[in-house]
Amino acid sequence: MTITFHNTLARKKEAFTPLESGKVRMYCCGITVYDYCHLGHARTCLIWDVARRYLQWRGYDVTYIQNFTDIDDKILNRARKEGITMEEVSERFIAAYFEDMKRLGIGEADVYPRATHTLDGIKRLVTELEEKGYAYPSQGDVYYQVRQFKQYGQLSGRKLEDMQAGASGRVAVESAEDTKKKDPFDFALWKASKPGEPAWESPWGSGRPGWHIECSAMVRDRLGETIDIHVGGSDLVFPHHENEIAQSEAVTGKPLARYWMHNGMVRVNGEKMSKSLGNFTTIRDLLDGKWWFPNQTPRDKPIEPMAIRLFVLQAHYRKPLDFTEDALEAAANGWQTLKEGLLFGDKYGKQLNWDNLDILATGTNLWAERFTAIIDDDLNFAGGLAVLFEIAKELRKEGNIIVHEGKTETDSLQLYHQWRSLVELAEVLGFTVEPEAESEATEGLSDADIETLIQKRTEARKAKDFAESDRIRDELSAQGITLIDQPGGVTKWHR
RNA sequence: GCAUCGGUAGCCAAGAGGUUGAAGGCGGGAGCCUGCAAAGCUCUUAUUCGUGGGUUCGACUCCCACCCGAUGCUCCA
Repeated sequence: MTITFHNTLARKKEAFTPLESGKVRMYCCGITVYDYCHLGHARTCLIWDVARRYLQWRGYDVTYIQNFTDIDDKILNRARKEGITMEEVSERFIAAYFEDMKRLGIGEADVYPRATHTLDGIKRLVTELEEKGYAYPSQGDVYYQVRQFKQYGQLSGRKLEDMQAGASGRVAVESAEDTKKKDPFDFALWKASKPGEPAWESPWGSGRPGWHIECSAMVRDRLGETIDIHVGGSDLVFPHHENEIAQSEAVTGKPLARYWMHNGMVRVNGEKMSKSLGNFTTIRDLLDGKWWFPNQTPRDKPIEPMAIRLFVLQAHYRKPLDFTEDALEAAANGWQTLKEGLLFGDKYGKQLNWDNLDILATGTNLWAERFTAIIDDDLNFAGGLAVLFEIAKELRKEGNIIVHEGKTETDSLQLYHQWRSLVELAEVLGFTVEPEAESEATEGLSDADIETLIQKRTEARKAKDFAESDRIRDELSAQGITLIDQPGGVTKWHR
């Protein structure tokens, strides 16, 4: 079976073959650390982490790298405002990043390079670009000469002439930077530092790297000249990734990445969720229940991490995803279904005598086969989830039958394999559940207390004293106990 | 304006030239059970895939035009 990916570069799906058999080198453009992460960042991190998990599950040895941009005007602005250093700002938000991602159950990358740790590689790259005639210094800055790189625009599908025509209306105001450029399309590889700004020594004077160059340098340092998969948000296609290609390929003469993949944006009220629009909801606010929509009163509704995962994974990664309360609620409810399926073994395994089962290695797993075939096709996680739901729903039903009837007719071994399949496949997508979470300690009423109350209620019902019987039912229900009145006056219960 | 990606049931959302029953989730409805509920269980919820043309024996799926939306062309996941 072949895995296919939609390659932004080719603008179509292509069969995936890694450069080196069995190994995948993958780079994800990370975040600029000047604020807390929002749902949009979560989507990107989640999707590509799951992509990596999936490739691992499919047998690949994956090296996954994600960077932190820790040199940037926005970080600098924040540092100035707070009267601290740029480093202090970035350290704080890197720490916050790890906290948030951990809470969401997103796995860690193998390495998290930072711009500040990559200066040698950056300077080397700029020097080489200069030597090869792709870069020129100008008043302490160094610029990339876009017109030198004839393939410029290949990733984003644009031509310089078109851009010029389109931009002519709005680029009326020339910034100071523009006067240093030979051509408006040129972009900075290195910027001279202004007084009081963090700066690094370089052959071009003291300064700091431009934004795009760090990724080129990190990829080269950590993964080599050509990697398998380069991913990021679709808003990075141009100019960021286009410029990365121009920088790296001008030097190496080799493709920077064989597959470029981009995830769609999260939207709010039809607009992209973004820092600059101010319509973002941070991950921690969502998890802590302190979130709201623009012009609305704040919610006090913590969202479970796994519900966020479901919300994200139910949409195809390339499509935009609307952030609405309804969608979030649907995901939260959907997660309950999945969760009940995942807990099936913990709740009923004993009763089904699984400990004494003669468990043989299963041959073909039809669910896993379907799951794989679906996701192999350009990471169709939503399609894969449908398989999970089918299994989870059946298990939930079996669980309910056991609770209501005390037993099930379904074969115990079959249920075991079904449950194992669900757990395994769910794990590939990062869905996990803690069994402890469900076993609410026997605080409050003891089983005996409950039985006594139910007995009282049964008597009241016999006497047609429904006011009293309903009162007892309400009392128990307030304790989280559900009564099941069955034919023949039998009442079962469960917490 | 140019480029790119979309428009599938009440909502979210897969899929894809041939019968495919157009997945799945959420929500809703009906029945069974119950004193009534709840919890369950069963059944049900798009003759149709933005609009209009075309290609084809056949299109939701391919092509063209149009309408609508998003993103990028400035920092952005």
